[in-house]
Amino acid sequence: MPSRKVRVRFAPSPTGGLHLGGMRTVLFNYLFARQNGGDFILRIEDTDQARFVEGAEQYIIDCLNWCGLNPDEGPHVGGPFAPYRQSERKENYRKYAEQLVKQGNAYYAFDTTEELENKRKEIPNFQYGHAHRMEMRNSLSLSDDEVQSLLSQNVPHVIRIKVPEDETIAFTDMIRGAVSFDTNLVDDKVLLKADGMPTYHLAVVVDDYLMQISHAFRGEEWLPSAPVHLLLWEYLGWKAVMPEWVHLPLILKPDGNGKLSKRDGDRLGFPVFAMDWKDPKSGEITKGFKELGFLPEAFVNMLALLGWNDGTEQEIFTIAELIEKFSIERVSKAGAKFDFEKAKWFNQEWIKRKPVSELEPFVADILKQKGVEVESSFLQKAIALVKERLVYVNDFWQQASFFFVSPEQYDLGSVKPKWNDQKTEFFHLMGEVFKSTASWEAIDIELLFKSQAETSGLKVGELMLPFRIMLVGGKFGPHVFDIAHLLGRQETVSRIERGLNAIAE
RNA sequence: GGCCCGUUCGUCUAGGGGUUAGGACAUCAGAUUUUCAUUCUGGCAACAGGGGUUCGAUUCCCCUACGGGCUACCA
Repeated sequence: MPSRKVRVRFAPSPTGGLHLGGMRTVLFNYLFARQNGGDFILRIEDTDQARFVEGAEQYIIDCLNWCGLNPDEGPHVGGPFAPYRQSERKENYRKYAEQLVKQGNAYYAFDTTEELENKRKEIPNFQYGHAHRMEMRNSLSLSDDEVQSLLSQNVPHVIRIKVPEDETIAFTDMIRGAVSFDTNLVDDKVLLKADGMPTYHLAVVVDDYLMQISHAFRGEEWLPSAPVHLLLWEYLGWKAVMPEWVHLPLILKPDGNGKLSKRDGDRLGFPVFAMDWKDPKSGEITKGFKELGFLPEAFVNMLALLGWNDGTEQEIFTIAELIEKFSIERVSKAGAKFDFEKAKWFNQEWIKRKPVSELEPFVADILKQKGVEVESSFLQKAIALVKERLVYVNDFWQQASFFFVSPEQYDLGSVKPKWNDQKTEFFHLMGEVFKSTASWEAIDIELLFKSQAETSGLKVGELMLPFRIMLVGGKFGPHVFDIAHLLGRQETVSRIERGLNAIAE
């Protein structure tokens, strides 16, 4: 049990679609916060003006909302630590950066981009650090007068951290355990950019402090810059309230190697983003799990099991169970290759388990798009009949459209070769019988069908498929008699007639 | 290249000094379903390699290999 109030944050930069890795970070943050009665904060890290993308922030909020992982504080809901956009907190950062300069833990650097580039070309493995910083143009190498004059002339400059020599920075990561770095190999990262904006390094530390973050969850790709952050927490005098570090394993490409990216999804044919993302510049739409037909419960469940398990053989978890059972200690250290087949399985399982009434809104949405109006009771019966065969909610139309619209095309190829007049006569007769029969229960329809086949001297087996094709159009769908039952007497008879005509042509 | 992190079936993983190394997805075979899907049964399939430590290592330690991440005035 954490000893202080749990406050966690998800801190994305609004640069585009929200991918699986990001969503999983959201989930773990959320689960941990809920489990410990803590707060979950959304903080937008929009310090890079060049990469800012219009609409990306709202999109992130929408994705969180779709999954039911809503933050307690954030730019859209406010909170006691507002503002929650770093671009709106710009003034904070300069203050702390200047403080570090005064303390001697940071310095002004006036090197231009070209100068840095040249230096990097000149010296292999160049690092702006203890070994080379005196060769550069900064407040360490220049005289005070020079620095003052450059500053007063408003010469563009950055503030860099002064990483100490010959120290070992060690800390404990809740997933990885003891991690340590030699400061001689850490470079003097830029803290405040020439445009006055902080870099990620300064901004996370300052805001995590100001927002009283207790546990910092982030991807493993941040591990190498952790020593810079540790140093900052120390120099700013906040070490006592530094959050616990939780570096999450990466989600990898299913084939080959490397971090999963949007490109992999495009290439391999599966979504990587939670929801459809439309690039405002190119207008290009990248498919999301939601629009493909994933249930949010399934998506969340799948995400949770990507790098975590509860140690039992249970794989299907509700959000409530996840909140109860999640533990950082059980998150695995190694990166996980994303397996879309398994993701589909989760969705299928959730569709099967979800009661018809809860599935109805999703399906009603699909019907609305198709311009079909039906009564709820009818729709529910249709859902009950096909839900076991859906992988995506969106499969519903393909699997059940015949309940609402009579087939336009018939799979005649599987009927015609074995067709004969006897069968035509049988179905004519069958239609008559159906018109006058008392009961329209599936079981009675079946009994009727079979006895009629017998009196006509035909094998039931040879009539089932034609009957199905007349009702459905093809070789798919639930049991024929269940279909006939739901379709109703009249519709069944008229479909037989229509089917007969199609076969006759 | 340097630094950091990692390594159990094809994939996600459980396990942990002595186990027939378990499950799930995928795959294969069979049963059921007079369509398909579902369901059921069964099969295939893993401790990266080498040194230690130990009576005994997949498990602990070291090395190597391999994989990944980082190495920007991007996050």
